[in-house]
Amino acid sequence: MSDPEFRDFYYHVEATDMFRVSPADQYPSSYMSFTDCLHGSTDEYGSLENAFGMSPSSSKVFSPTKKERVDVNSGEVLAIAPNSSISSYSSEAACNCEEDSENNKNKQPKESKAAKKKEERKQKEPRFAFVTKSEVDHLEDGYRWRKYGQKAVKNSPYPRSYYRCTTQKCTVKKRVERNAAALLQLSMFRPPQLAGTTSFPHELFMQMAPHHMSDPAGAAASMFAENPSQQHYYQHQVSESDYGLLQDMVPSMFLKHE
DNA sequence: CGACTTTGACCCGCGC
DNA sequence: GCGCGGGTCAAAGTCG
Repeated sequence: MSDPEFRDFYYHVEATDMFRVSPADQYPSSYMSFTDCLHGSTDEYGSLENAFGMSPSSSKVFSPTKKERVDVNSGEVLAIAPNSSISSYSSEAACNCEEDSENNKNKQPKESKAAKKKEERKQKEPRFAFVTKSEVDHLEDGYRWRKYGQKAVKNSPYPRSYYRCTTQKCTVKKRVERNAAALLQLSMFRPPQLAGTTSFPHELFMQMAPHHMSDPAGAAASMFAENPSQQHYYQHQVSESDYGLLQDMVPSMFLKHE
């Protein structure tokens, strides 16, 4: 199980304003990469794509939560529970809302603080999650991250780390956890032609299913496209018990092994 | 000394 | 109502 060659991480990035897509810059070439998403309207950060490209190998999947599923073929999010995180909200709310609310936290009386927090939870930030394989714990992605928490994860020997971007005006957060189960599955099932070549989720999807080229982005893009001023949450976590879901998401050819 | 990590405590939502 | 788990806070420690 413990193959030192690979470590699986969930890079679960929660973006706020960085994910906003204005009508003008909607998926110019039919899809939007993670980098595009993250870098959104700003140029001041380094290239995530380059940074990730440096990792020896990686493969990721787009992913919904337990309550959500992404149809790989259509790119649609399925089975969204009511009040799930796939929700939309105004761009005003999205813009640095987290930072503002955090700044306010300490200044506000307890009652309204609690109320505010409750309100915040209703309006979830858009999220983006993917699985990557990397030999390094800390992928250099052009951002400066500050770790603000670590929790033991149920059914996993590895803790989950919580990071927030320390760049000014950057409210992005990310969760990183290593997944032993997915590690085995993905390293077993990864087709040879993908080994060491995939560096980004959309690339993975393109390689896995060329005829669905627009879908990876599509998955995110179509959601954005519905209403460019709104943000959507797009997340999935693969766990041992979620392997069935992994099968749903990953083309069968990808899962065949021996 | 500032930036960052570590880690226990706390809060909250959710399922039973 | 209670317990559990996830997410965050914040004080203390570490590092350059």
